[in-house]
Amino acid sequence: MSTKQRVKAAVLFHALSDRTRLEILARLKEGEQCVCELTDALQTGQSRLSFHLKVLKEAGFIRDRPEGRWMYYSLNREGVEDLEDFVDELKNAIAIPGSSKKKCE
Amino acid sequence: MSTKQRVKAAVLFHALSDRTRLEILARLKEGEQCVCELTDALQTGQSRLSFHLKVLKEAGFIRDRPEGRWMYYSLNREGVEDLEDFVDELKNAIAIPGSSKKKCE
DNA sequence: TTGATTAATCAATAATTGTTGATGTATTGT
DNA sequence: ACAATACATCAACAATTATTGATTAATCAA
Repeated sequence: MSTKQRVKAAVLFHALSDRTRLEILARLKEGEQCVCELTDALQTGQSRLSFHLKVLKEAGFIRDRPEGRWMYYSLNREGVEDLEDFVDELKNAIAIPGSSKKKCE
Repeated sequence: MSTKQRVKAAVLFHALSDRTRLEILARLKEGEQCVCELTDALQTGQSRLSFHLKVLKEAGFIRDRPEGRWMYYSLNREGVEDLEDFVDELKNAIAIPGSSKKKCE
């Protein structure tokens, strides 16, 4: 893995290194939501939420879709795939024997 | 996922959110190494390295083994497994269709 | 025992991140 | 046009993290 890739990975992980952002992602699992719904759910200030949404978006974990005066956010598969790649690499490096608990349905 | 679990996940991700720490992990994939070998390889100060090793250790990604005046570090499977769990969850949440590129050998 | 080596820890500082409240820009309903 | 709503952005500040150099403790070799 190159230095450049590592910097990219660090950005991904940084985006996930915060309680609030993880909660945002958890909410978005339920489906697309606008900022006001999230502010409501997380009981927090709007600018604070906006900040965290930006971090997640820049890392590629979420995407936004403007509609009227609302901005809808949803999970973005690409970010998660990138993350997965890195974790796979780490996992293989460590060669976990009993780790075939993957759902290979 | 509970708040407590999220805090734990945030710690894991934070440990991986740094270029230097990712490079340390990359080095350790080659196998156990003492601090002096890492300082040498990464061309950096000893106390700086010590700091990052501590972060990785506390997150559970690496373990240490003292031997004489050396301290050997190596990858620790548990940390990686915890990480994997979270990423799996996120992955499933997003329900990536073409993501059956898992090695189900 | 002395001196060298390895690595953790600490204190001071620097750098990065996160929070808050205010302001600005669209958009919508009246 | 006006007021209200949704949201981003900004500036000031607070909090957390990282870096550096110095100190300390332990181990080893002479």
